Amino acid sequence: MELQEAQDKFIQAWGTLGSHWGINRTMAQVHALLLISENPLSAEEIMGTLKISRGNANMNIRALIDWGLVFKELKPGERKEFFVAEKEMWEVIRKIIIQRKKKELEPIIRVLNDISEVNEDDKEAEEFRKVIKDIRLFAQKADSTLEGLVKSDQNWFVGTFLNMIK
Amino acid sequence: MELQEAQDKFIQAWGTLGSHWGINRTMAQVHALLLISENPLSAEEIMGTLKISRGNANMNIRALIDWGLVFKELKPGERKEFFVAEKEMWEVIRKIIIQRKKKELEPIIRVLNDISEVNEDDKEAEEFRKVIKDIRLFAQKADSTLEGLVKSDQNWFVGTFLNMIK
DNA sequence: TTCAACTTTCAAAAGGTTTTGAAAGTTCGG
DNA sequence: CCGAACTTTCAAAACCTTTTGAAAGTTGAA
Repeated sequence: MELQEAQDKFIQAWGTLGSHWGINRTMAQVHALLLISENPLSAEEIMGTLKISRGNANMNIRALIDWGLVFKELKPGERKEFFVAEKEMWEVIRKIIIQRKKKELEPIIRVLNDISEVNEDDKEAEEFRKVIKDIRLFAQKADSTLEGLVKSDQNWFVGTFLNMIK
Repeated sequence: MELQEAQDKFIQAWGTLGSHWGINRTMAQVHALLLISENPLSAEEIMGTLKISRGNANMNIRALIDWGLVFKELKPGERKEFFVAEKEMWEVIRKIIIQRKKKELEPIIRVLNDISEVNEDDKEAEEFRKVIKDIRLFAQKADSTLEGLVKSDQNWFVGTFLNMIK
């Protein structure tokens, strides 16, 4: 396969994956492009390669910087800003886990805690408490596991995963 | 807190969570409603409670059945169909993992395998192969781990998670 | 201070997804 | 068979998210 074709395929696939992961299509494509380019790219170059508007490029680059997946890089003597991606996959995964945990898991845990306070005592309320308690257990387990993952290093992670798959 | 209020909050929260998880808002709300109701509900009752149209209810109930998260239940002497949710949380999680793995992880692994075939040998191609190889490693590890999870039972899962969080 | 180079903003347009509801389809008891 | 009770379908409408691009804002060298 040609390098060019492979690169395009990767950018498309990463975009599709991203959109299933709370990262919008373009944001993921910008990330993919930076991941596979050996040099830092300017906004102009990103716009050109992905055929997106200036505003769109700017917005998504900013978002990637917020997530900690992309860094600004200034070249001496150049006015323009250049961008590089975090290339350590384990770091990429950690950064994504951090964001998703904050945006998804933490809010639902807050709601589950709130609504555990139902104190009627008929059969229906009983059933409700039972379901909520069960969900809460899983949510909290997931929360501590992810918290642990985020704080751990890659070797620990790979090790644990290898154990898990025997 | 009142049972009614708590139930509404749960349905809303589950809907929001679902939409981050490849399950559309209404589909997740139908699932939430069935999760917390002690009796099987008819399409009519679901439409009424969630204030959604007949078509919408039908579509999302079908989708939940496809995912294995909801079952049809026929009451003797009744023409209508009734629905119950899978209430075992561990099963719910397994079913979701199965669907998402199929729709997200497997396609990207296919692409990664394809594009590993780049055989140019300049610096740029080298960088490309390096990034792809690294991502592929993680993707495959995630795939086997999830495969293991799906095949395992709840105790194994809870045990492993407890180990992971020390 | 000025100006050109660059970045950011944001309202409007485009594009995508979900919902509606009426019509068509199915099923079963009589 | 028939008709009532129910389910499914699908085109159009509503809604939501993303993208555009022009204008406003910022920055730094001279």
